[in-house]
Amino acid sequence: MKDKVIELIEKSLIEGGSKVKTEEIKKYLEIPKDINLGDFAFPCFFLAKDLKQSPNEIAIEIRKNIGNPPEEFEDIQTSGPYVNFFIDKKALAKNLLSQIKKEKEKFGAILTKPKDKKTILVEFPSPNTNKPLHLGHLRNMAIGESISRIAEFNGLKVIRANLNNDRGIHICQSMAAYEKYGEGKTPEKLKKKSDHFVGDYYVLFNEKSKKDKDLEVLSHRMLQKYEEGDKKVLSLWKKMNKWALEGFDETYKRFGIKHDKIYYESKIFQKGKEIILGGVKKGVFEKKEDGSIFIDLGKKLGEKILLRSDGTSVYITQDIYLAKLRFEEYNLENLIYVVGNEQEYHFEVLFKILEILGIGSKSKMKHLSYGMVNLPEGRMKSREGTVVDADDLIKTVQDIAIKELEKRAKLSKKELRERSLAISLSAIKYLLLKIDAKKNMMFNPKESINFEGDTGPYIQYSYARASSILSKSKKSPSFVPKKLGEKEKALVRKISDFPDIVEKSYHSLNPSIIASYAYSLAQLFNEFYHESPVIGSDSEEFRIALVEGFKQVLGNALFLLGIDVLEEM
RNA sequence: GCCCAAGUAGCUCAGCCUGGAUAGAGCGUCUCCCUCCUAAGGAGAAAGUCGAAGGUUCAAAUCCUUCCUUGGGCGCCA
Repeated sequence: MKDKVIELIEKSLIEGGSKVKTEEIKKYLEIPKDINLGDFAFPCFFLAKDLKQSPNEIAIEIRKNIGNPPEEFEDIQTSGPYVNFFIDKKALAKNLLSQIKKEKEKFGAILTKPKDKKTILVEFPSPNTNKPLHLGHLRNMAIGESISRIAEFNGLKVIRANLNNDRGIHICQSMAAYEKYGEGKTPEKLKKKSDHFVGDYYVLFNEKSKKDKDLEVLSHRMLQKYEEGDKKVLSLWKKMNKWALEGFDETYKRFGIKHDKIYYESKIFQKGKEIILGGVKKGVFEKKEDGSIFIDLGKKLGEKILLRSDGTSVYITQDIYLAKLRFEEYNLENLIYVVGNEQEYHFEVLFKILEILGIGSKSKMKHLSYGMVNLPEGRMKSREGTVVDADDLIKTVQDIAIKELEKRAKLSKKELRERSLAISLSAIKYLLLKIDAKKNMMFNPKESINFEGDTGPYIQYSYARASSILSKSKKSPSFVPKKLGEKEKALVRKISDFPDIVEKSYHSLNPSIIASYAYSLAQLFNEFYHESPVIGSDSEEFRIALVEGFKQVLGNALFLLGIDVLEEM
């Protein structure tokens, strides 16, 4: 359609005696914010100098040269320095709705042949096993899952991977506190979710170690003993990790996350030495007098140590190893790390080193850097226990959803539980995804949890309304409208935007584009059904088809966000 | 000190990549609308020197420079 508009403009300009390149017309042609100004608009300012006419005159001239609008157009008008093109929405509706009916849950996807299927790996949320998941992890998971779905939707094979950071001094801190103050308690005895149980000792460590210096010493001794393979320490480590991981699994499941591949830092943290030593032989890394190995990455990135003077690995060493392993194991097209923006420097260095080593080119790797979630009091701090816990948050929001549901209808316990969970997760996921991932965000517990307006439940509600309308109509759908109201036209236009939105979010790995689209689509639908009753109207057949099309597309959008739809609310 | 990001309505955020028509939402505040397909809805009002100053341009929230403010990062930690 856009091409058609460009063609019309080009032709009319040639008639008017001006030669403007197609690309230039394409560059200036825009989609007006206000639908009343058409579906495409062409501003004429840039032609004024060349043609020695005012933009307004040029617009009128172009309009005149086009003559009668071709059949795809309802109208072509000038408005000051703009030429506005109005697409015939009846024809658009007919084509669009039959296409959606045909493609269903595939509508909006970029078509790829199965043989061109490429594999990417998305790593998230890679938690530390010394404390339960918090709101930051939920943001990570919502983003990781959504971009995985967007990639799959567009024909890629996605490996969802997780790397458990299950060793190190922070783990030993929880262990030390448990050893000293745990008195043999267990999650079962306390009836506490097991990762929360572990996290309590991490907080306890930080409280007690302010006065109890022995605790600090104990944690360091434990780390040493762990690395020496001390049986007693290893068994405590195993026990506490199991608690942490079991707790995480429960949260993943509740949140709707499932991994295809799980890595453990404890199994790889000493790997990668050979790669580094190979790099020394190749001459890309250097050795210092004390025996440590490093690389000088220039003024901006500086020097980076890759092996300690005692020959042991540092964090980045294992990351190099793991990246190599993954590229080999899966023949990856892309490797995407969903990790907070505080690690931007780390990944810049990592990717540079991987490229130098020939393991993967920078263009294949991506640090999907997302911003921190802040509270009104400031940053969340696990060690001080001032975090919004993932499980607690879901529970709190679910309780609110239960209250709302009880106001509306009598439901079975099972139905109540399932619906309230779906609603609470949509509220949380949408809240986390609608904000541009790269930006830090504010979470205000008192205000952020809301089911009205620009929220997940609002969008779910529109979907449920569509279902309800469809279930009540006895007519069969027709793609051909007799006539279209303003709201119907706007809705058709919006639905037709979906493939572009998908493409945009796919190329930029940005779910927030889909989130805001889903919201504005739902908004238009609500306006539409308030203005135009479906059942019993003259246009019932067409409106049923429109509602069906809307429902499909909104459902597709919500799927890409990892949000479940509800037929009833 | 150096590097990166952000600063848009009381609050939370879109818009910035690719400069264009009166800067958009939601929450909150104030009005209306349930004999009408679910009011988790709809209609409307008030509310903005787009951090500041320069520059580029016919045109700047958008591009460039400087400055200010706020986060984050600069470990032989992970």
